Amino acid sequence: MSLRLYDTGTRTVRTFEPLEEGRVGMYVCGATPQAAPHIGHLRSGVIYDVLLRWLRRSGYEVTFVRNVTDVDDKIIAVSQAQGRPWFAVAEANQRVFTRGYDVLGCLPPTIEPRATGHVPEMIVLIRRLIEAGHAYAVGGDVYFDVKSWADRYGALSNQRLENMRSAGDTPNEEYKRDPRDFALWKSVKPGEPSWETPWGEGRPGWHLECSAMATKYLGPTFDIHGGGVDLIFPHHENEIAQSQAAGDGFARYWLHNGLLTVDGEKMAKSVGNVVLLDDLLGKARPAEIRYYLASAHYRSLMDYTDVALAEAVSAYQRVEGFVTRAAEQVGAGSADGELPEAFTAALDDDLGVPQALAVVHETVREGNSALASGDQEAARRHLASVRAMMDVLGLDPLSPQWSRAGEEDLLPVVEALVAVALDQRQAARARKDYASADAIRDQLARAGIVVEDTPHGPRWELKRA
RNA sequence: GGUGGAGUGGCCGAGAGGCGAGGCAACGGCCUGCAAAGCCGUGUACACGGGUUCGAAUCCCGUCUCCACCUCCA
Repeated sequence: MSLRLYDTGTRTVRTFEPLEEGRVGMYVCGATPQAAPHIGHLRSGVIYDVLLRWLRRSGYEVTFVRNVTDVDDKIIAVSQAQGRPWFAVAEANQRVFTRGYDVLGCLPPTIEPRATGHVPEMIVLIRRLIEAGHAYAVGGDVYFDVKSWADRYGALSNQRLENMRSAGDTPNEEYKRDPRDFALWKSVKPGEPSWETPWGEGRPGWHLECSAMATKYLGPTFDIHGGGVDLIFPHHENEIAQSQAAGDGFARYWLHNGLLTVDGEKMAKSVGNVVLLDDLLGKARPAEIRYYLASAHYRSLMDYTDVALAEAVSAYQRVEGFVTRAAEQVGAGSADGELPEAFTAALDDDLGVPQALAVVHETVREGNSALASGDQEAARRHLASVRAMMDVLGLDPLSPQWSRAGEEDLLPVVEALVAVALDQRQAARARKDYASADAIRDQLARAGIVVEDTPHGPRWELKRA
């Protein structure tokens, strides 16, 4: 069995065969840091992080490139509205994006290139396109000549040129040969950042940046290009046009993740329904949020509700509960053990995380049964299996990522105090003074310490209020 | 108008011609001093109307509803 992925380019599930054996080049459209990320951006981050982890676990050496579009119309608009330099807006928001990815346990990209650092590469690409007869400079702008690429333009999005309207993102509509031509380079405007080029001062068009950066780090032809479904047209279509018209092979597999809606509507500032990571952090811990965002299939549309998040929290805690209790009894073991075949098959089938989680839960049930019957060997085996599976998903409860940072120093103190209280309670229970025993338990519960009696004696856990 | 996707049990959410994914919630049972946790059990769900088939949630035709893209968007 090997990995199969749904490729938007062919609209089929294809067996994944990298260009170079054992290596994968993957490019994902990252942030345009005009504002803080919403949970849709973060779902995307988690999705490609799971893919990255699965590729690596499958033995590939992955070069993962996620770009930052650090100059564009909106960033400039925010900058002007707030009276801050454009680069300050981009930098500040970029930090928030990074923090969000980090909080949710997304591994860092191999490189996170910024558009503004790749103007020379863009100039080269523009020159190649002009020389090939697929682009033209006019009035300080440079446009892609869509008609010169008419046969192939629209292949990704399955659109025909005659059904397309005028391209937006156009500085000077009147200069264009065709209304559907899109800007590769935009001439400078007063008060806007600009760079010197053979065609005049200006700044890059959005689509051009990704073509330039992807091929710089991954080569003219590379394996995987990902992004949200909303990027298929025009962004990805234009990336293909630019790169292939210039003679590059470009991406071999196109992956698109479904969007995350809120109350059935796409998240957008204009709709006023943007949900931020901080909104969720009040309702769930980071690992639980990650579980929620990862739990639906990556191509599915997902509708956020507080109830759905709460259900994911319970589901994650079921797994976490088993792992914690099992580790107490048989030792933590490691997270790099063998994966059940059904789990591997699920992920190989176009990253079937929902079915993979079903395998996790089935193993948890078996593990719980083993704990209940005192079968330590089986418990150890199931624990290793669950941890390995959860680790692939970036969700291993015993990973240092999810430990309660900052609480470690106090833990010994708390342990000593709780031990005193539990000794009292056990003594009360021994003399059948259940009123006193329950009073102690209630008092601990109010402090966030939940006590459970097990065949091995009482155990306790800190639960957030 | 063009393109793509979706409607699954109280809820989330997979699957995609026969064998009821999984989770959450609910109810019953076991366990427990009581709880909690856990385990066992309980649900004949696939928008609607036709059709194909021995058999359809899954294929075909039609209808309705919703969403996305075609303007910036993960």
